[in-house]
Order: sequence, then structure tokens, then C-alpha cells
Amino acid sequence: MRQVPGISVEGLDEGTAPPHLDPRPPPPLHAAVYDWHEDDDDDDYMYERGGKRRRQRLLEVGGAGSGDVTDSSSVSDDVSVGVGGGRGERRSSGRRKRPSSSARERNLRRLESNERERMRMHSLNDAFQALREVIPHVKRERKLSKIETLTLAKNYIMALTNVVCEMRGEDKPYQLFPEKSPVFIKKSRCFEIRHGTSRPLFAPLCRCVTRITTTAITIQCSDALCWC
DNA sequence: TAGGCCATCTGGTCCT
DNA sequence: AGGACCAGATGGCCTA
Repeated sequence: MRQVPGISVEGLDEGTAPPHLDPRPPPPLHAAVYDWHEDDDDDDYMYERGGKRRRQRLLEVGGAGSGDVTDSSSVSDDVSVGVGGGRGERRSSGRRKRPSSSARERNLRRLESNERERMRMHSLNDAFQALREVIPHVKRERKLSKIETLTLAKNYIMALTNVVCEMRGEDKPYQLFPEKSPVFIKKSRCFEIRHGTSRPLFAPLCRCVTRITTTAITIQCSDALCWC
């Protein structure tokens, strides 16, 4: 049984996530994965974008360190493919004018920025994982998505706050589980939260069958909506 | 096979 | 000025 401060939770297994869900980061990428080129006149630079797995494949196939990885499906020469841009701005060309610093300098700064961003996202994912581990939800045959994690955490906090307030004889501050919710959990889920209350409590927490007693909050779901 | 979810890259903007 | 933050773009993996 997993212990949560003040609350014990049943129905959570300690199984690990499937291999494909392993949150650990892959080894850092390096400059060879970029298909960026300097023209002879040293005025322009180009680079290729894409997902990590593709670049990892390119690393394996194209040879690390070559700095000249190519692919038949590569878009590095296809100027119709956008190259990012933030805050709603769209770029129509994959070829951009380089600023005053050299392409190599700029590429180095970009790599450093990428590394920092990766680390930032990894720490964010670590926080998500830590949150998943303290949220009571059903059997972990499937890892909670980020949106599910946030929604469940919010609802969990609200439900517990209501329980505490009710135990104190105060009004419950939160109206839980409105009719419409943007998040659904697709599989049937059932779990039980045990806590140390001294008197029975009953609360309609959602469309699920929910019962709060002196020792437990029991929630059973037979359909798609649960804690969302 | 389409859609969901995710990791990563990227450049703009904000903050210290 | 440099790093953090943000959101769009992209591509890979998985599941229904």
C-alpha cells in the first residue's frame, strides 16, 4: 500500500512503466545530428528539424560526427517546410539570413540552448512523474498522460480539501466534477483511498459510485469518466 | 491507419 | 547580456 501523507491508498500497484514509457532521457545529441550547412559565401545557414528518434536514427545510420547527415526524406533543402518560430509566428522558408556571428558560433550557441531546454523539460517531466506517484488512480497498466495527471491532481486536492472542510463542519469550498469535463480516462478504473477520519462521510463526487467512510474513500467507475 | 501523446528543436519574449 | 520560459513545428511510437 502506498502511503500518502495523511492518507493511504489502495489499488495502486507498484509496477513499473512499460519500456516504451521510460521517462529517462536518451543520450544527448550532438552537432552531427544537424543537417546545417554553410554556403561558400558564408552568408546563409540551413538546418533540419525533426523528432528526436529520427535524429537518433540518422546518427546510427548516417554516422556520428560526419556533420553531413542526409536522408532521402530530408527536408533540409525543401524551403517549403517551416523552421519554427515562436509566439504564433510562422516562417515560410527553411533558409534564413544568419546574424553577424559566424555560423559555427551560432550553431554552438544553439546546441547549448537545446541542451538547456532538454534539461529543463526533463526536470519538468521528473516533476510530472513525482506527481503521478502521489496521485491515487487505478492500476497503472497505463501511465497517466500529462493532462490527466494535472486534472487528477487538481481534483484530488479539491476532494481532499472538501473532506477536511466537511470534517471540520465547514462548507465545502469546491463544487467537484461538473457535468462537462475536457478530460476523460478511457479505461474502467476503481480505487480506494484510505484515511483516518473519525466519522463517516458520504459525498457524491462524480458520476462514479463514490463512498467516503471512516476509513476510506471508495470510488468505482464503470464508464469512461473518472475524477475528471 | 488515424489520432493521441510525447520528445526535441527552434526562435521570440521575458526576466534577472 | 544571457538564461529561462513559451509555443509552434516536426516526426516517432503506440493503441484502438
